[in-house]
Formats: sequence, C-alpha cells, structure tokens
Amino acid sequence: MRNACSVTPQSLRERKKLRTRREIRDAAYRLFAEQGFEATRIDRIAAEANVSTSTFFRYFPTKEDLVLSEDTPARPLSVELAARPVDEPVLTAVRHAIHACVVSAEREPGALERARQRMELIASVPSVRDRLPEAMARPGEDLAESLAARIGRPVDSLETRVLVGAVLGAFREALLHWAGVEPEADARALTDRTIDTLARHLSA
Amino acid sequence: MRNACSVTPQSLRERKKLRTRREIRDAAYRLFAEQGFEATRIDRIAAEANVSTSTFFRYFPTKEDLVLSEDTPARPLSVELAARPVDEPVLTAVRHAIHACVVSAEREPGALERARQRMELIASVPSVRDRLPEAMARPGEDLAESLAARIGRPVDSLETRVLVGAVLGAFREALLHWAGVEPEADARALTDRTIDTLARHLSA
DNA sequence: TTGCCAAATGATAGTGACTCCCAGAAGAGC
DNA sequence: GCTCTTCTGGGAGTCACTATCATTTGGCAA
Repeated sequence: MRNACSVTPQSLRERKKLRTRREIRDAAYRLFAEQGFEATRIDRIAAEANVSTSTFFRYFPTKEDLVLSEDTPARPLSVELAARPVDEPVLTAVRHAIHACVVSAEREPGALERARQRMELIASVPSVRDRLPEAMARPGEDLAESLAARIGRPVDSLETRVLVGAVLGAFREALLHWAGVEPEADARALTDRTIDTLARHLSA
Repeated sequence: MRNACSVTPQSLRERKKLRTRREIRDAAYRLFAEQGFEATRIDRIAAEANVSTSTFFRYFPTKEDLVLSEDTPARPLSVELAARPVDEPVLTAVRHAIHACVVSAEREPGALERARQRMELIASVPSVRDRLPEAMARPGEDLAESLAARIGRPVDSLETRVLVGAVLGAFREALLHWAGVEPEADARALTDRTIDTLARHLSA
C-alpha cells in the first residue's frame, strides 16, 4: 500500500502471502504435469500445497486463474506502446512495442520459452482458453487508453473499442499459433508476419 | 436427416423436439426478465417449461447456451461473404457482406431490434459475455475458409487465423457497442464506422 | 390393431467448483 | 507482555452439470 517499489515486500505477512501463493501455484503446475488440468481437483492442489481449500480460494478465485493470473503479454505490450511517439501509425507502434516486449523478455534467459509453454497449456485446455480474452481485457484497458490517444478519440468510443478488439483478437490468435510451434521459432518473425498480414489485408 | 430443406419438420417427434426447445427458451427468457440471468436456477426454468432438469440439459448443454445458441450474426456474415467476388479486398467484402446481413435481417420486422436486445443481455451478463468469442468461433470457421480463399493462404495458417481474430475481435466490440445504443441507431452506419476505423488505422 | 424397436423422458444419486460463516491462530503495533 | 487486525481451517451449503436406469412415447411394419 505505502511502498510498492520494493522488490521484496517488507512485512513478514506479505512475504508469507507471496510464498503461499507461489507454493499453491507450484503444487498446481506439478499436478497438472502429472495428470492434466481437468483431472486435477482443487482439494488435491490445496493438500499438495499444505493449505486448506478455503485458503486456496482466497488466493485464486477460480481454478483457471492459476494459469491466467500470471502477467499476460498484453500488459507489457501496452507499457511499451506508451513509450512510442504518438504520431506514429498504429501498426508501426504496435510492431515496435511487441519487438520491445520480446527483447525485454529475452533478458531473463528461458523466460520466453516458459511463456510459450504456458500458452501451450492455455491453448490445450478449453476452459482456460475460453477465458483468455477476459484475461486480456484488463490489460486491454491500458491498450485502449494508448490507442485512444493515438487516434484522437475517447476511450469508450466505438472507434477505440473496435481497434482494441481487432488488435487483441489478432494478438490472441498469434499467441495461440505460437503455442503450437517449435521452441526455436523466432518470436520476432511471427510478430512481423502478424502485423504484415493486418497491414496488407485490412486497408482501404 | 433425410430432408433438411422443409421449413416445418415432418415427423411428430421432430416437431415436438422443436416445440420443447422453444418452450424451454421462452420460459427461461420469461424468468430472466423477472429476476435476472444469474438468479434464475435451471430447475426453475425446467419446471416453468414443464420438463425435468435432465431434459433441460439434453436440449442446452449449459445455461449460457440458452442465449448463445441462437443464430449469431456471424453465420449469415460468412454466407454473404461467400457471395462476394474473390478478388475483392477483404474489408470491402466484409462491409458489403454485413450490409447484406442487415438488409436480410430487416426483412423480418423487429428481428434486428430483437437481436440487439439479445446483445444487451449478452453484454450485461459476464458469464455469457465471456463465452461470446467461443460462440462466434464456430461461424468463425466459415469466416476462416472464406478469408483463406481470399488471401490465398491455408485455413490454419497464421495469416488466416490472425485475420479472422482481428475481424471477429472488431466485430465483437461493435456488437457490444451496439448493445448499449438506442434502438433507433442505424446498424449500417455502425458497420461503416467500424470498417472505416479498421481501414484508416490498420494500414501500412 | 397389434407388437416391436428406437428414441425421448424422468427420477435419482452423484461430482466438483465455489460460497458463507465462524472460531481459532498468528503477525503487527504498543 | 497485551490488544487489534488479519489470515487460516473446518464444515455446511449451493448449484451447474453428469451418469445411470427404468419408463414412456413416437415410428413403423406385420
């Protein structure tokens, strides 16, 4: 509340909460790997993480949130997008923003491949995949503000919403495609193909 | 099975099934209007429609399907789209196809406004709204085939999926926007604004 | 009309995610 | 040390949804 900048939270309570959250998620992923997402019951996850099922639901409102509550790529995207000049065309800005996201993700080794594996899980479980748009919706608000400023329209205007919908929709499909691809695939090349497709076929 | 063209199905069984389906849905919408979607329990709907809850689930796999299983505007869209010349640019084809959908919907008086009210319900209930992309996904397959042919790429290619995602994403936002608008609003004008936005801001 | 088969229905007993509530434990501040 | 707040565990309950089986009902031919 008062100091959100510190890397490690100060109070013992905060540290314990973070630890519990991590333990629950780790336990869940361990069980998912063994028996799959749907076959893993929540009380089993709670037991594996040494908490009660009540506590589980205090940390994760739904089972799907175990997977979806991690940072969605759409959030860093909107951050990078805000850093681009406002007079840049939308697609150019998006292209460079995504490239910047990839670069920043590559700084931590293995992070990109871990993100891809998570997308693989998301793509393979229907109930999770169906909630992907919802998960992208909140970071999508940042995207909306950024795009609204860029096209000079209110955030809630049809124009802004449509543009956000199109970008997120394209982005979502690109991510799902990324999930079904070999680990070595170049994320930058995929990005360029995505943007180029939009640019080529969605113009007057 | 053998004669899918007849307007009224021949056998008594088929007619009864259709009638039961309609009765369940009517009962549901009646109760939704009284007490809202979430507050209406399925056994109550079944009782109101004079069937057992078992039978309810034989007709509608989920509660949300009561609302979502009706024809989505995206289906006629893909049909109209198939009627457009293949060498037409994507956005031009989509624009004319949607116009054609609106025109065909207007033939039956009140149909358009009823569709808008249904969107209002969809937009207002989170669990239903979240499943809208999923509901658009099946007609989206038709859209994918149509667009794939148009851009000369396989249906499962990144290019096709991205394009479908963008169009459906934009379309979805436009529909949700439509839900929050006065009944007199011109659907054609909304369509044009949507397409124009894509054309203006998503080009190289 | 009769009788047989297939399909549709209803009743019942589950399952599992998720909620509510309350009593007790544990960290924070004095 | 003593309060005050926050976090936790346990238990009872809700509700969408599934599985099974006996009964009914429409379809069809003898």
